[in-house]
Amino acid sequence: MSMQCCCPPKGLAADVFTESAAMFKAIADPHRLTILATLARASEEVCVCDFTEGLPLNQPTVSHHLRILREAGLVTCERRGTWVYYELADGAHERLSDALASLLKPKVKT
Amino acid sequence: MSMQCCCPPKGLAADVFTESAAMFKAIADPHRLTILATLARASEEVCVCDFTEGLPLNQPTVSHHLRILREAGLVTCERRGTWVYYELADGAHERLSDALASLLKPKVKT
DNA sequence: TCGTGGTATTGACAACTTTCGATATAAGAG
DNA sequence: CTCTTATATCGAAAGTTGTCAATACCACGA
Repeated sequence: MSMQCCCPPKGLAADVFTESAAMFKAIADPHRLTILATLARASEEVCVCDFTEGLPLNQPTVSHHLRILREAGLVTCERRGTWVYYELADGAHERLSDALASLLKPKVKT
Repeated sequence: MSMQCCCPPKGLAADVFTESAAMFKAIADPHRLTILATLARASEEVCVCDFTEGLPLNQPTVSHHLRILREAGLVTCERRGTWVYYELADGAHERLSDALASLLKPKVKT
């Protein structure tokens, strides 16, 4: 007699998560993680040329990755003369871990 | 006279981050985030048919997303009769936020 | 054993990503 | 203004990903 499906369906619209997904997508690449880690460890802002030297990528590609991080709001940049310096955006870590928490934490254990 | 480049190069091999990047890649999709959030909010394990009903995807696609989460070690599954039940892997949240922290935290503020 | 229904895998295709060379823009030096 | 150097953008090639239809697999019930 056709047992009904196991449990009642939950709602949970996917587009609630589009924003978080975009942010995670921005960090879902080894080179971009390297860039972020470098920025996090740096005591000063880091100039683009350091990345083009430090990464096995050439300059347009580095620029592309920096743009993705910029558009995700995870880094900021400032032009100083000919050079452009990048640093970790304020609250970058917080925004990421908040996104994680709001996804995974709500399992309230009373 | 050709000023040297702005600052000394840092090391920081990219493949240190390949593993973290893979994990973040697994969560870098709205539908997979929806799955994770559902699991996190569920008091019990959730059966696949719930996802196929709840998501605007059809069954093979859901299965594909579940596989990616499984292979990233973020969910586990158990077959019970005809149904397969998924739940959040132990320490899923911890592994993700640890990866975040080891990336972004080392900026020690003395 | 056969049929049925839930889940996984396969194969194909469109869309998106990563990467690079070529080129454009921006800014200081002369 | 012109040259040079640092960074960004463009356009194309190669690889990866999300999706689905078709099909295979698995477990139960008759």
